[in-house]
Order: sequence, then C-alpha cells, then structure tokens
Amino acid sequence: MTPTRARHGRVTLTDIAKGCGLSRATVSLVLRGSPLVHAETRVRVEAELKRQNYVYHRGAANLRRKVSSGVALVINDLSNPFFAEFAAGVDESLAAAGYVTLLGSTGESAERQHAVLGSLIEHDPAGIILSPAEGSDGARLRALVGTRTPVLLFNRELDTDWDFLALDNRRGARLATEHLLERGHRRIAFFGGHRDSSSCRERRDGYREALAAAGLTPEPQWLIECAPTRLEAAGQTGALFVRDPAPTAAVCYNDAVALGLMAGLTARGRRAGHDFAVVGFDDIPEAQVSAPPLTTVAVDPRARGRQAAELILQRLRDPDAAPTRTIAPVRLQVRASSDIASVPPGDIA
Amino acid sequence: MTPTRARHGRVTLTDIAKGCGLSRATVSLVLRGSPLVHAETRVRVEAELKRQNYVYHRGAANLRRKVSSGVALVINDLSNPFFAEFAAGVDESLAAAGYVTLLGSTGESAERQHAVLGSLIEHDPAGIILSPAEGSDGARLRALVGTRTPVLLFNRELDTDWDFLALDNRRGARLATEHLLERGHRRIAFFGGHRDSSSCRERRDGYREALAAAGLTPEPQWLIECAPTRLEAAGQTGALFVRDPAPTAAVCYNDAVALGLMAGLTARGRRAGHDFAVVGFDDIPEAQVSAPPLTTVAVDPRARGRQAAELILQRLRDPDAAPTRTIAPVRLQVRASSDIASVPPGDIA
DNA sequence: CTGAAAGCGCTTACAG
DNA sequence: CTGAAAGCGCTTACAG
Repeated sequence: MTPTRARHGRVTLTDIAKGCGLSRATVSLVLRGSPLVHAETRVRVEAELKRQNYVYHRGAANLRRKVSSGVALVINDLSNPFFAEFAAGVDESLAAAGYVTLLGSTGESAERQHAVLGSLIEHDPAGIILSPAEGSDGARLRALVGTRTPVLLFNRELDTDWDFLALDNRRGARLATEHLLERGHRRIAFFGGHRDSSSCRERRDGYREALAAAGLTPEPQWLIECAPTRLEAAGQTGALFVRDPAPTAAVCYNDAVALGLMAGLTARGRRAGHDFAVVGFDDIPEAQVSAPPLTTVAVDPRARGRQAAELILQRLRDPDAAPTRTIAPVRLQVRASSDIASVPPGDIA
Repeated sequence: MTPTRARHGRVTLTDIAKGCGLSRATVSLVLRGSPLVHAETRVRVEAELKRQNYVYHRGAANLRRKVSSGVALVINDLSNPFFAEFAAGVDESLAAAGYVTLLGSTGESAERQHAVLGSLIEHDPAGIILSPAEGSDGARLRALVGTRTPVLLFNRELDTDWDFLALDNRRGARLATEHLLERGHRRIAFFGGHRDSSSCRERRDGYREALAAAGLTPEPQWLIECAPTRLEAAGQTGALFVRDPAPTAAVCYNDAVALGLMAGLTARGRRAGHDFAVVGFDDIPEAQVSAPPLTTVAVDPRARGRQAAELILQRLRDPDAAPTRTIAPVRLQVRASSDIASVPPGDIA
C-alpha cells in the first residue's frame, strides 16, 4: 500500500493511471494542465500523484515532443571570476525561463572545447552559449555543432553566422586611455593580452584611437604582449622599462593583468597609483580590494550573463531570424590605481 | 544526396541503418563498440555515421537503459568565489567521468532551493551534489528528493542519511586562534556568521577550544554575529569596541567577513595587521590581494569540488553502502593581516 | 470528457 | 555475426 519502491521502481504515468482507474492519456493531460479534463477527475489524479510521490520524467516527454529543456553554457573556467559572474547571470535567467544549465569548461583550450561541446551536444541542448577558447576555429566548430542547434557567441567573435554578444572593447579601452590622458599622461602603454585574440585587438584599437585623437602615437615598446594571467603579467613588468622613453601609465588588457602588473611594480620598488598609473578591464571583485583599488572598465558580467540567456531564448523563439550582433555597454570605474601623485613634472605635458 | 536536413530532420540510427543496408540493432552495436560486429561492417557503419553527420541522442539511450549521465550541482551562488571554485572542481571531475553537470543556484534561500531541486530532479540526475542553503529542512528535502537519487551534502550537515563532505571547521578555527595566541594576543574575538549555521557553530567551537587550552574564556562582547557578507561585517565593526576589554584580534567566520572587518577598521582609523590582527576562513582569491593580504584558513575549494564529484561517483557505483562522512583537511595560510606591530604591550601577556 | 494506438530515438535479449 | 521485436516514459492526434 505504501508507495515506497525499490531503487529502480520509478513511479510512472501508468502507475498513476492504474491507481485511479484512468488511462495514461488522461493523466498526461492533467499533468500538462489541459482544460479538457473534468475538474473532479483532475482532483482525483492530483491526489494520486501526490500519494505515489510521482516525479515527472522530463527527458521522456522531451523525446516524445522533440523539444529540449537544457541550454549548454561553455566557458573558459569558473575560477575566473568574470566567467563565474557571467555563468551566475546565465543560470539565473535560464532557470527563470524553465531551462536547466548544462555546464562545460574549456580551460581555454580549443581541443578541450571540441571534446566538451561534442559531449554536451549529445545531451541535445536547445541552444548553446559559447565563450570561445582562444584559438577556436569557427569552421571546425560549425561542422561539429551543425545547423540544428543555435549558438550564441559571447566575448570572442568567430567566422560563423551565429549570434554574437560583444563587449564594447574598443569604447572601454578608449575611455580608459582618455582618463589617463586627462590626468596628464602622454606616454601610455597597452599591457598584456595576445594580438591574435579579437578582444585584445579591439581594446588596442580603442587605445590607439584615444591616443590619436590627442595627437599621439604609441612607441613600439609600449605595446607589451603577455598571457592574460596575473603571473605572466607580473613577469613581463620589466619590459615596460627597458627602453626610454618609458611609459608613465598603462591600460591593461584585463584586471588579472593589471593586478599582476601592480605586483610587478611593487617588486621593482614602484607603486601603482603613486608613481605609475594602472587601469584594468572587467571590474572583477578583486579590483575593489586590491592595494591600491584598481581603476577599471566595468562590464557587469552578471548582467551580460542575463543578456546572453535572453538572446539565446529569443533565438529559440524565432530560429529563422537573421543573426544578431549585440554590443553591451561598458563604463569606467575610477579608483586609486590611476592616481598619479608622483609622476615627475617633466613627464606631464 | 547531401546529408543536410531541415531544422527538425534529426539523423537517427534508422537513417544510418538504411544508408548501409543494415538493421538499427547492428548500428547500435557499432556505436557502443560491441566486439560482436564484423570488422568490415563496423567500418562501413562508421563511414556512414560520418557521412550523415550523425549525433548520438544520449537522452533516448538513457531512457531505454534506465540510466542517467547527468549530476546536479546545487550551490548558493557562483558570485561567491568559494562556490565558483568548488563548482569548477566538481565540473572538472564529472566531465572526466563522462557526466554532465546540471547547475542550480539557491541564492541561499531555502524556498528557491526547493524549487530548483524540484526542477532538476525532473531531469533525472544520477546524483545530486548539494551545498544546502541556510535554514534548509532535512526532512523536507528528503521528502522532495526521495530515495532513488543519491545526494552528497557539502559544507552543511542536515538531519538525513545522505553522504556528507565536511570542511574541518573546528580544526581550522583552532589553527587560526592558536596562531593569534602564539603572537601574544589574549583578547581574541570571533567575528561574523550566524549561530544557527552548523559551520559557524563548529568554527566557534574550535575557537573556544584553543582559548580554553590557553586557559582563556571569551567575553560575551567578543562574540559578534552578522550575516557572512562584506557589507554586514563592515557595519558591525564598531560592536567590537563598545565595551572594555576590547579585543586586539579577531578570528572571522569567513574571508568575506574578514575583508569587511578590515574595511570597517580602516573607516575607524585602525589598520588590520598593524593595530589589530585579523584572520579569515576560506582563502578566496581576494585574500591574496587585499590590503593588507589576509591571513586565513585555506580549504582549497577546487580540490573539495573534485572530492565531492569523486564521492558521488563512488556512491553511484555502490548505492547500498553505508552513508559516508568525509572530513576535508584545512591549513593556515599566514599573511600580513595577522601582524601585530602596534598592539599595546600591555595587551600582550 | 476519456481511451486506444502510434511513436520519439535508442538498446537488448532472443532467434537464427 | 545480424535482424525482428519489445520497451524505456512520455504525448498527441484521432475516435467515440
């Protein structure tokens, strides 16, 4: 009499139907809230569902209906607070819309990305939100994913016809550079990132634009590449000062790089915000509590995550609309790392 | 002739079978790598799979086999770097074992947790990794999840027969307190957290133990409760100093609280690591870059995530073994916030 | 308003 | 070594 069951005795619609002398079809209609079924019947079924502790098997329903209630989210790694916030925003909006988030991490490796996507696709996601790993090959990804599953690209554009949610990298870097120009700097470096990444190229473009508008051209030694990690950035700090004229400030590819640069400066007896100005990009939580706090370009990754979810949901509603290209706003968040108290007067125009 | 298909023209086993004049059964055997099928047949099938760009529908296979390849991960929120790292570790190990992570966030609300779990369970996860929201009701969760799906509890114990992965809270707080005692402090506060959370109680126990071993008893005003957020902690800072004897050091419930306390101290003209010693708990990434860097109890959340995944996988292998209770190691990470250069000599025994 | 039947895409004994 | 048939848990026309 008790509805307790052995480990594999799942309660199914058939059990419920039997339990109240109806057909599976009718029980299914109750489940899906159909107005067809008699009010009294509905009550009877609902009681039986409760009594037997029924749990809906969405996978079976999805199979039959040829729909899916999952959306895959493929990002670099949750250890990166930028992506963690982004993922939180995605999950929040997807959950609100009744979808479940299928998580995948690439570790910034195109190979792992291929494997992870291959595995996720077998779970038949309704859509995919993908922040491509560095070095991703658009054509290869396109061949893997096929045309059946819509993809929203975030952050890095690829040569595909997929929807794309971009950060306004160019404008962000322009704002950062203009901020330093306003504070009197004339020798401003662009520090970190790799030229083959599109986001890095765009940020460099914004930086150049702002300099050009002020009648300035960057010296080659002000353009330092390095992997976008704190450690690499700290190690490359010296490269800023090997040749004259050395910069008095740097726009960094992102906050991780900026924090690394600040550590590198400290190690060389300099202080960010005191005798060298530093601006980051992303506004990760650490930017608020670093020493000194980091002036940076805020992109609100959590809001970007919500936006990405809305875009893919929109695409599910209208699969045949033309591909979209959305540019998310950014804003400058000024903190102490861009103070310039001790830049020698001679360096200020 | 081309394998291109309309939006809902999924290529199925039937298509492949037709394509090479075999039965679905044989194609299925090829897919699952059965040694039964003739080598030449296998080659033919594999070519056809490639030609038609077949993608396996794991959901259909799982339905038929009565298995599941998903594991649900339910945590507070990815904005919290502790949980983000934990989730990264979980996902890493689950992916390596061929499972996909189904993400759910509770936002530390028992109500949302109920809703999220209810939705995830419908996706038929093989297991659930749950870091319970504060105020979770074990019996209610047990009723919701039932006995079919194994659950691994992380961080917060509930009154259930589920597996449990604990941090060694008591030992961590003891290490933190002993560290301050060794540096000469005698008036040590325990700051932040709520008494009704089990992790907070355990950390307080460790703190008391260490004090007791040194022949000390905490004054009531050294035990300050507050929500485990930076903002709340900053706001409660004053409470430490309303009555004499005021503490010269604090063991904090976690790093967020410790960072908030440091901000609160600064706002009151004090400096952590200078005239007041602060120790945190968790070692979140921000602890390294705060000003001053935060001495804290490191729990390596990413390793904990991997461990949680291994534990639930173990449980899937052996569903009938007795519930396990695993205690993860912790260690003290000493940084500058627990320096005590200017604590008045009178305060040091 | 309710039921019988077919079918989603796969797997698995069971024959042959 | 390969195929015919049944079935996983659900939904959806179609009758009645």
